[in-house]
Formats: sequence, C-alpha cells, structure tokens
Amino acid sequence: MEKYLSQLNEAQLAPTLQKDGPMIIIAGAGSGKTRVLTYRIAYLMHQGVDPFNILSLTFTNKAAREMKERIATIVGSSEAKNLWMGTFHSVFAKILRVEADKLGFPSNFTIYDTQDSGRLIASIIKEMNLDKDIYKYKQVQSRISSYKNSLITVHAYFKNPELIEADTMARRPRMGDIYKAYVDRCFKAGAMDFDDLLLKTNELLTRFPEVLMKYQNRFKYILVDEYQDTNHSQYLIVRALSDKFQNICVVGDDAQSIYAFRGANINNILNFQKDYEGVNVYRLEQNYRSTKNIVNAANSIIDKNQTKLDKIVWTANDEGEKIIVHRSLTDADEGRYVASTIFETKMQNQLPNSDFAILYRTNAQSRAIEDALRKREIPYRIYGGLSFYQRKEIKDVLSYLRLIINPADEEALKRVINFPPRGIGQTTMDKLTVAANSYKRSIFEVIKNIDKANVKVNSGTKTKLQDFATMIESFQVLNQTADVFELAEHVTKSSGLIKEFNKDTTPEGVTRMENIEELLNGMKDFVEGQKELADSTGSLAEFLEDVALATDLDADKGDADHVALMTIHLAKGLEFPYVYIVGLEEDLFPSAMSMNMRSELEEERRLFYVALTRAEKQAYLTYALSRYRWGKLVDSDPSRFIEEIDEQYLEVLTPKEELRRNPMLDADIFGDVPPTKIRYKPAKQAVVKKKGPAKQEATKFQVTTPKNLKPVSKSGNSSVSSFDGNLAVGNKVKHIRFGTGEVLKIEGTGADVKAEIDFQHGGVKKLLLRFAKLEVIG
DNA sequence: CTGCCCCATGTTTTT
DNA sequence: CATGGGGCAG
Repeated sequence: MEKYLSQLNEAQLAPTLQKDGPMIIIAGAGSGKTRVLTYRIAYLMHQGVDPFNILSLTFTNKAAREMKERIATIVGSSEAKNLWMGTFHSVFAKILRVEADKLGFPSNFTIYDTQDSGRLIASIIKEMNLDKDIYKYKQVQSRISSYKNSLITVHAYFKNPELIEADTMARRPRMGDIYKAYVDRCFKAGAMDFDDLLLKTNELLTRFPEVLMKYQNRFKYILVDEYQDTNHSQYLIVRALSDKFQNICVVGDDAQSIYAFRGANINNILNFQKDYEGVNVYRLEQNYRSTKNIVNAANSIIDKNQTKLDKIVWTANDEGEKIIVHRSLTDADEGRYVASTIFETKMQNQLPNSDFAILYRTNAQSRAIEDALRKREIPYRIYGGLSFYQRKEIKDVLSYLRLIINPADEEALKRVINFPPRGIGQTTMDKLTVAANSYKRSIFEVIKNIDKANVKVNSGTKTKLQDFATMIESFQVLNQTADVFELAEHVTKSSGLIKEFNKDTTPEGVTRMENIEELLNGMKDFVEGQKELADSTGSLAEFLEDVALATDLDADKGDADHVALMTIHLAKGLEFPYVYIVGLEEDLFPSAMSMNMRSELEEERRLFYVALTRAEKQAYLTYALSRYRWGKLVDSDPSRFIEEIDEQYLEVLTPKEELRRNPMLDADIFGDVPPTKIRYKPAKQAVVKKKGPAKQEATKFQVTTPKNLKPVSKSGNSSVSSFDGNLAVGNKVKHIRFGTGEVLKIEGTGADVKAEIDFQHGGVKKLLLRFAKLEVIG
C-alpha cells in the first residue's frame, strides 16, 4: 500500500488519507482524480473497512469497471469484487429489483429507454385526441423528465398551481393528464424509465424508513464521482444514504458541468459545503495530462464564465505546440483536413490510431468526417450516436426477449406483435389498447383472456393473437432451461425474425443481419463471461438490464486500433494525445439553442473547456465556412470560442490550396484582400482578431464577409455537386449508385431543381441535382 | 391488413 | 438527408 501512496503528490495524498467525515475534492481537468478515488477506496479497505460497506458511484459503467480492476491489483480481486460500484442508474436499478414489491412493481420490471417512453407518450397523446403539433411528444417527454428529476410526482404536480399555470401558458393545459396517464401506463406495464430509477429510489427511501436504515448501514462509505453532474434526484439519494455516517466523499469539477439539460444542478457542487457539517475541501490543481499551451488556453476560456469556484489549474509539463486553428470551405473539406493531418502525423511519428480523437458537438457531424477517414483508409470507431442497442433490428430481437421476462411490457409488445407481419394490424391493436386501459390490465393479459374480455375481433384475428401469446409463453418455458444465447437463437428463428430480415438483400438489409449475429455473439460472450463473476446469475433478466443501462463507451471491445469519433459529452473523462475539435461555428458550437441564456452559453463554454482539456499533446480547432445542415448548404461564422482563447496559444492556419484558388478567401475580417499575398505563408492574422475598440466593428463585418464567398467545387473537372442549369434533357449521365442513364425531364428552380432520369438499372428516378452527384458523359 | 408513396419534421448534448 | 407518420390502393 505504501508503494501506491508514494505515487501521489501532496494534494492528492491528503484526501486519500482522510478516512471519515464529509469531504469534497475539487479536481481540475487531468489532475488525477480517478487515481485519488481509486487509492482512497483501496486505502479504506486497507484500514479494515469492509468492501461491502463501500458504495462508489461513477459516471459510466466502464469507469467503474476500470476502477475496480485497478483496486483489485492493489488489494486483491476477491476483496474488490464485493465493492458496490457503478452508475447511479445501474446501482439503484439493482436495489429497486430487490425492493420492487414495496412499490408495487414486479422485481422483473422493464427499463424503458428514451425511445420506448417517447413512443408511449406519443400514443397517449394520440389516444387523448390532442393536437400533436401543440403536444409535441418530445417536448412533453422532456417536461415529464424534468418533473421527475425534481421529484415532482403526478400528485405533487396537481397540487402545484404554478406548474399547472406554466403548462397552461405554454398552451398545454392537459400536461398533467398526460403525465398521469404516462405514469399509470408505465406502472401497468411493469416498466420504469431512466428517471424512475432515481425517483422510485427516492420514494423507497422516504416511504420506508427501515429500508433507508438498511442501506444507510450497508453503505457506510460513499464516494461520488463527477458530482457536478448530479441532478436533484441523485442529490437527495446521496444525502439520504450518507445521512447516518456522513462518510461522504464527492469529487467533481464545476468547470466541467455539462449536463444541465438533463437536470444536472451545478449548485449541488457549489453548495456542498453547506450541506454537511465540517466538510474538508481539497483541491487538485496540478494537471498531469496536457501541455502548458493547452492548460493555459483552457484557463483563458473558462475565465469568461461568471459562475465558478476558485481554482487555478497549472501544469509542470512542457510548453508544447500551439493549438492549431484551421478554416475550411465546407464540412467535407474539414473532414479532409482532419483525415490528412491525422495521416501525416501518424506516419511521421509512427503513432497508433488510438492516439487520435475527433470531437464534435452534435452526432450529425460525424458523417463528413467519416467519409474523409474512409477515403484515407484510416480505421475509426464512432461512439454514441445511434448506439448498437437502439438499432431497429436489435430492438426487435430485444423486444421479444423483454416480453419473455415481462409480458406486460407494452412497448416491446407493440413493437413485435406484428413484426414479422402476422395479420395483426392497427385496428386490432387500438381495440386491445382500449380494452387494456379500461380493465387496467396489460395488453398481453387481455389477449390471454380474449374470450372473457369485451374485444370485438373476428375469429381469424383472435386465433392470430392467441398464437402469438402461445409463442411467447413457449419462449418463457425455454427460458427456464436454456441460456441467453440459446434462447435468443431459438427466438429469432421461430418468431420468423431471421426469415424476415433475410428477405432484404439490400446492403442495409445485410448489415441488419450482421448486427443480429453480432448481438448473438455478444450474448455468447455474456454467457461465458458471467460464469466467472460471482455476483451474477447470467440470466436473461440480467442481460437485458445490462443492455438497457449500457453506455456506448461500455461496449468498447478495446481490441482494434482506431481513431475515436464522439461527441464532447461522451469524451468527458477521457484523454488522447491528439484531439480535433471540429465544427467550431456559431449556431453549432455554441449551439443555436443556447444563445439566449447566459447560463446555457456558459454551459457551452464549459463543454468547450472539456473538449480542449481532453488533449495531451496537441489540439486542433477546425471550422468550415459553410456546411450541410438538414440537407442544405448553410454559411457559418467561426465560433466565438476561438476568439475567446488568448491569441498567444494559437497558430492560425489557412490552407494553401485555398489561397491559390481564391484570394478572396484569405481576405481579412474587414473583407479586404491584403495587397501582397504571399502564397505559402499563411496569414497569421486571418479571421480571428481580438479585443480593443475595433472589436465591435470587426464582428459586424465578419458576419457579412463569408456570405459573399461562393463555395468552390473541390474535386474539379467532371464530378460536380451542384448544377447551375448546364444539364439538358437528353444528356447521358452517370450516377455513383444507379450507373448510367438518360435525362428525361428537368423541373423546379433554384435549390430544388430536379431531373427525371431513366437509369439502365435503377429505372426512372427523380433526383435533386443539389444532392445527386452526376457526371455528364454525353 | 399490407405495402407503398408522399409529406412534414427535425438537431443539441445522454443515463 | 433520414426518419416516421398519414393517406391511399389493392
């Protein structure tokens, strides 16, 4: 143990050695907080604390796993195994399973993901005959989510005139009714959504003092990582559990609070000292991760925020390279720039792909980058986005499995009762839903008792329904004996799913089949892996829970060497030698939605801070003058965040090719082209001018200048991405996908010009010339 | 009931 | 552009 403690600096050692009492560790980016947490837990155990009495809440399951492994190497794996570690959601889901009956839920309750709950809300809105343009299900959903995260139950909602007033003012007077219906339906389906996992835990701990006491005694030592990202619901859980022993250690960095949109309350960390008596405050301010340039640049950004705790992050590391700022014409060019510099850096320094990460604000930005990486044959992996488990085909398989565990699971049932098609259509489902709601039973139960229930369906339909129920029940029987993999294999075959997906021979269809195979392989691994873990049964229920609460990060197989692509949110806690932050444009980053409120803009700034502090050696900031958004090319201005970085840490580049093609592009912010433009020495002063009295004016001009610039076609000659009418009826053209064809008709104007083309293979197609990459061949 | 086509709509960010 | 819902014909 001594050996490990000696690896810590003074600031890190102090909190590690404090055994009892409340404490907060304010940990700057890259200051080794994971190490402190890990060693502190190990040290607690070393001092005789039973691992059963330690609860450690982390931000991802992967972080928990890694920390556990690390601890195991220090104190031995048999001991480490007994630690409770995981995300709030996964830890309390486990507890809820044990205590579910107290809340009237079955212990095999389903966990609804965002999509499931969204669909349910949409169908409730429809059943209530409400205007779906006013009651947009996504807005309703996020409203309900924020109620839950603030512990506003349906009951509390109706007792609160202000909330009702607010929703009425927002033209949604039936909000409370929808909320109630939603909660009822989830209850009836034996389902909890993500927010419920926290809300119900609170309910459990408040309503049942003996349960609270049980877990208070159980978790004598509690540690919470990323405390700045806890919401009110999580805050209350931590408070309640730590109330008896007050051995609570929270770690966080207010500068990295980036989850306000899902209810995270930065005040939790700002006010921690007021919540407990005799709090010891520790600060970790030495950054071990990044170069001086990066650390200082990041500091200069976060300085612009008003709301923050005092903290000075510094580093003893080298000065390092300046941060490179790069401008491109389009998002595609941006991708090419990123790909080619990765390629060059990699070759020059003989580096693995995994040294590089590309971070963006929105998932949609990945496409252009992907294209460029593929062309360069650089292996990459996208994290997040549509995660594996959310894909249609995967959710279909999982829905069958969910029904086995919990046939009341309505969202799963609706998904697969007619997929593959069994002749059970919308009308039948509507009837069943009405009946189920009036009997306060699940749809599955209604089907089981279809003769007794007052449901008017013809006998053919009745048979089909019963057949479906029988099939699910036969799966349930099989589940008694077979393991997850065997069961899933049987289910996919005998439900007809495999056959259905095999029908589709398009490339997308083939990918779907591959995904299903991957899922089955994953199950095999799960079955194998679980045999070794003591605290696991390897059951289907457990598999489904893992899947429901898995982060995309968790699924990292860690085998292949690839460049990482992810949103900045997902990158929190990670580090890479080379980091590209792309799409640094106004309205994108900072997001257009965030510009109205200071607090939201500050959150965007923290997000940028998080992004930049991921970099160890070198950071690149890139932006494009125009980019495709919603299928349209839109002009954009460089992000204010670039401007906010102190100039001395930046190196502003302008690509050479751009200079050659169009000197206007190198115009300074006043729209003037410098008279003597030196071709190979990019102007350092380009674009980003700062401070001083000229600033106001500068920004004003900056807005207008790029708009006058026409994007220049990059690839030159034959392949054209936009036509200005130089395509005529009778032309022979070649299309990437459809091959050669003849133009039959041209219609529309401006951006909407369409051509009807008779392709030799694809037949007649109408294509928007704006998108279609056509080559004229005659 | 199914399948197909057309239209509207949408982008923050995630457990 | 991608997806999903609604409308319509068979």
